[in-house]
Amino acid sequence: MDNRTMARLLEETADLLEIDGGDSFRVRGYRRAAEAAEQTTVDLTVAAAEVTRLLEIPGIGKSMAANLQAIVQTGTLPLREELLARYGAGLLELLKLPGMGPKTIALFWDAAKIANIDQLAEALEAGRLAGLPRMGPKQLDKLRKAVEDYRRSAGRFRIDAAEEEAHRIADYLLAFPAAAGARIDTVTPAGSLRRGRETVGDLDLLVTGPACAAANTAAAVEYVAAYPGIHDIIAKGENKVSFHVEGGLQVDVRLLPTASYGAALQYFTGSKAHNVALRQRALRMGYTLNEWALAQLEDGSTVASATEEEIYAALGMEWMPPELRENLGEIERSARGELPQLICPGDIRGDVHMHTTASDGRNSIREMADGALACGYRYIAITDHSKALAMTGGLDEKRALEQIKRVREVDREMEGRIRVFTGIEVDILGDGALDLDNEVLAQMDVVIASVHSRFEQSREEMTARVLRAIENPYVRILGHPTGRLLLRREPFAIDLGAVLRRAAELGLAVEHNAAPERLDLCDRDLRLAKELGCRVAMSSDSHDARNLGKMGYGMRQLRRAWLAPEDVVSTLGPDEFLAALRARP
DNA sequence: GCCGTTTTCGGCCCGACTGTTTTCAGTCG
Repeated sequence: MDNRTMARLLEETADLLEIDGGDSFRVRGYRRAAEAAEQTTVDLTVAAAEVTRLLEIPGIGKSMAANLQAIVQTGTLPLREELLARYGAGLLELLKLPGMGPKTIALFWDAAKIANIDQLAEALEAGRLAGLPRMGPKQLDKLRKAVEDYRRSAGRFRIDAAEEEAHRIADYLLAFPAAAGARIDTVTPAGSLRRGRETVGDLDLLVTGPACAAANTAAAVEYVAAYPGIHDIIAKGENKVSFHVEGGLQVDVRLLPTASYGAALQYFTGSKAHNVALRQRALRMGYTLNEWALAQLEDGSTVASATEEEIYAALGMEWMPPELRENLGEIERSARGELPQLICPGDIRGDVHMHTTASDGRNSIREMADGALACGYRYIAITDHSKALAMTGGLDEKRALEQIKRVREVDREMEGRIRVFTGIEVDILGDGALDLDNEVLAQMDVVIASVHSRFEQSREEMTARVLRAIENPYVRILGHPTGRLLLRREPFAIDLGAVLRRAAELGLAVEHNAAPERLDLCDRDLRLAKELGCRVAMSSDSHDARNLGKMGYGMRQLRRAWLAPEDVVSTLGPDEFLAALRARP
């Protein structure tokens, strides 16, 4: 069983326990453990054989270690089974409805034995919930709408979609008619978008300027609420407007006085776990931290509030990039002045995964080379698909050899302004063989091997398949190693640890595919690659010259994994890049 | 449930907004 599944079981147990009225700190214990299971690079199924290895993970104590062992052995844990037997699984889905929390679910269960969304919808329809405590007409309307919305759309959105929406809203807000000097000066995305997470659940936008001064926000609030892209308004207060845009994304716009901008930016950037740990630290130092300021616990006087730097400094820490703020050790490192040196966008020198009209790309080799030159890269590799991917017009041996010639011609045409390497994204067939003959692969500078088929294989089959593929001496990069498509296709089952270990031994790089629909390897798996000594090649997988240079979202994932320039071969110059990958026979 | 820069027992983050309330509970982030 993979760590994610185990995390889900613990999270579900926490939810059920909370509905059951369990001790809130015990609930928190389960949630913390779920988070730990999700984030750790330790394979919990393996570690479960040895309880001390589990106990080394922060958030896992004796009880949770036993729970994890039970999950490995039985596929579940006793407390979860007990609670499910009492309430059924439908309660967990009820929790996803906005406005439905554990207390309301317990209320409906006690009063009307409501155990799932269908029963809730039916009870609302029949008017059976009117008269219960706190259930006035507005509340019931809200729940009816929540059921409707839930049935219509689903929770998370890709980072690129969220960022585009953020830009649209920011453009609108910055055009606020500045009557009487009441301008809006800045609009800053916070939350998981600022931390660079691969998907976001909702969008936090922080707004400052004279129009946001305290007790003077009415006009700006109305202006926000009039944004043309709004589907429905969830809440509207003095300094906050929450709404859904068409398409379902929830947006929270907060109007902030300049004096507390830093505190708000810190607070709303999160993550929740980072903030909880930071506030605990503040308390130990005699401070209290909220979205308005870091203040003295004694008399409430402000210690720092205007910038994030001041707040972190007052807490005895260095300011840290938002990508690090997940409570994965960054707080302690920062307090010691030992934050890692993170890779930056300007460090990337080349892009070695892209497609042309020879297979499923939109542009010619020359157009890709010109595009990459405009991005400031010093080298690229042209890596079209191989013949097994027939729908893309993948290259067979004959066409692959012709393509090599054309690439070399373009390389000469570029006269050293940019190097254009030959290459291929060769399919890993079902049994781990490669889709092109070794004689052809031997002539390529950059051979990327990727899985594009038979995703449903068992973990054992898939692991053996990929291990066999990377034993081929011409393979230099393992492409999008888990095959996932964000929000569309789960990663395939594979023992990634075994693959990364072998790749490190062989001197292969693993790809971080920076296309926003993939971002594969994910941040946690990139951390694992670093731990196992396996280097990473970041590439755009461009199928269109306009996508060259769009590696920003991928860069965020590398930074979230604490990668430094030396962990990423794409930071090397062209000759060093080839030399860094395993030598061909 | 977990955990230790006072602690192996006794703590455990904080405020805005909403709806239904005469002062607050629940949800959310």
